[in-house]
Amino acid sequence: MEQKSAPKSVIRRLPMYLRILDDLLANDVEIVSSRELSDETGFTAEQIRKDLAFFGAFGTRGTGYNTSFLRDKILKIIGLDEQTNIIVVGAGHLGIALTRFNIRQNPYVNVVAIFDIDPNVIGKKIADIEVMPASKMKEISVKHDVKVAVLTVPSEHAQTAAEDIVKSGIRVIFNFSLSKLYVPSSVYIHNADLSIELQSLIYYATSRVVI
Amino acid sequence: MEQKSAPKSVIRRLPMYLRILDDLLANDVEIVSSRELSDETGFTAEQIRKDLAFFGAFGTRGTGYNTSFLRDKILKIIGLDEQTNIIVVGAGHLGIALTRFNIRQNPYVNVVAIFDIDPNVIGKKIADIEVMPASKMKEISVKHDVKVAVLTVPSEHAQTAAEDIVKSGIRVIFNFSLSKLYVPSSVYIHNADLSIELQSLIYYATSRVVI
DNA sequence: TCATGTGAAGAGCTTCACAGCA
DNA sequence: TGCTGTGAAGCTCTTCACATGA
Repeated sequence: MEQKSAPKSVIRRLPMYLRILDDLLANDVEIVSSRELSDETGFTAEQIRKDLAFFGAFGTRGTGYNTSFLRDKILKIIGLDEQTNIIVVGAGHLGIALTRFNIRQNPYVNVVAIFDIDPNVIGKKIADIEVMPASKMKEISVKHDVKVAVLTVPSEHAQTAAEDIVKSGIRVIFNFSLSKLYVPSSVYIHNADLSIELQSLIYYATSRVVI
Repeated sequence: MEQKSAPKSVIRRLPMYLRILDDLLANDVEIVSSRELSDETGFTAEQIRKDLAFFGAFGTRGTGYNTSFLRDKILKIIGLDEQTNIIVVGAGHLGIALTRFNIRQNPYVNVVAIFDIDPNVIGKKIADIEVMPASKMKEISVKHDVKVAVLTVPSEHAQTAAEDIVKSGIRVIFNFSLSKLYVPSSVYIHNADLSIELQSLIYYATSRVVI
């Protein structure tokens, strides 16, 4: 589509713009300037304009950006213009929290099923989504063309679960488990690493001089 | 301590090195090279050497790094050489998951209390840690010199909870809620933004051409 | 010889300053 | 006039290439 591949940093910011645009649209705000987006996000207005301009000229000089038009463009860029189906693997506290949380917040993402190996959990419903046995993962994933698996099982089951995910044809894993996963190189793993994030936060908590 | 402030990217990687060093130490491996750390982390060996060299010359030429010595140095740099006390605010699924998860994984971090406003939850124990009413937050935080608060309450209570945290003298918040928090500029907020991370993942899930 | 430590070059991203256009 | 879009400058971080020293 575009010449150079989009900078990762831009792709990370686009969903933040999206959230604000959704808010503005809910309040019937039709036009937004890069400065207003800057006030909301904390990024500079120039950076926001550069980010958006990378994909095309979406604004009107002297006026700003049409909120609805810009939102549609960003949705298309990210790939959220058609609803994306995902699965959650692991129906523990984290799996439940992420499921509920995403259903509420994320109109663009649809959790089609939750998988677990515990017979006591299988068959129950979490936010109206059925918990299924891992053996059904492939069938469901193929049927619903699932794009992303959110992995929340305990470390000792993470590798097995990852292999199930790969066998189901899913090529992107959002990994909340602590283990390193061994998967084919065609599978993209994004580690959430909350414990590592917390540790690096502590650097700022202990050594940062507060102004 | 050091001349220039450490690059953020380095601070993000140090805990990853730490995790590997912990593993190596558990297996009585005494020496590790930047190449071995590279194989485990996926970062280049040069980058790892640069990262470490930023804080001093910790290795031995021709040999590598002493595992235990390097671990101690990193602990000191991050500020994990003394155990850091944190609190979890919100005893929902996410709060419970993060509490259990960190207790197991993080020998350097100690959750001293979990806070909630639901009377049905207060008094219960999660992984041996008591759930307390928000009214006790300041007392507990001061007593244990709490450095970080992990915020996992629903959006509608997030701002109130953030204010309680600030009043308790805590200056670093790890925010898992979806709301934007208004706090004094001396307070450092790190947003987990899982839903935004998921959305940017979808960009790679849908547009990435698999090689 | 081998692996660290480091200046220099390079790449990627951000900020600046202003041209361009409603 | 006002706000977008954009080359150029600047900055930060990464990679390269090699000197250094056990």
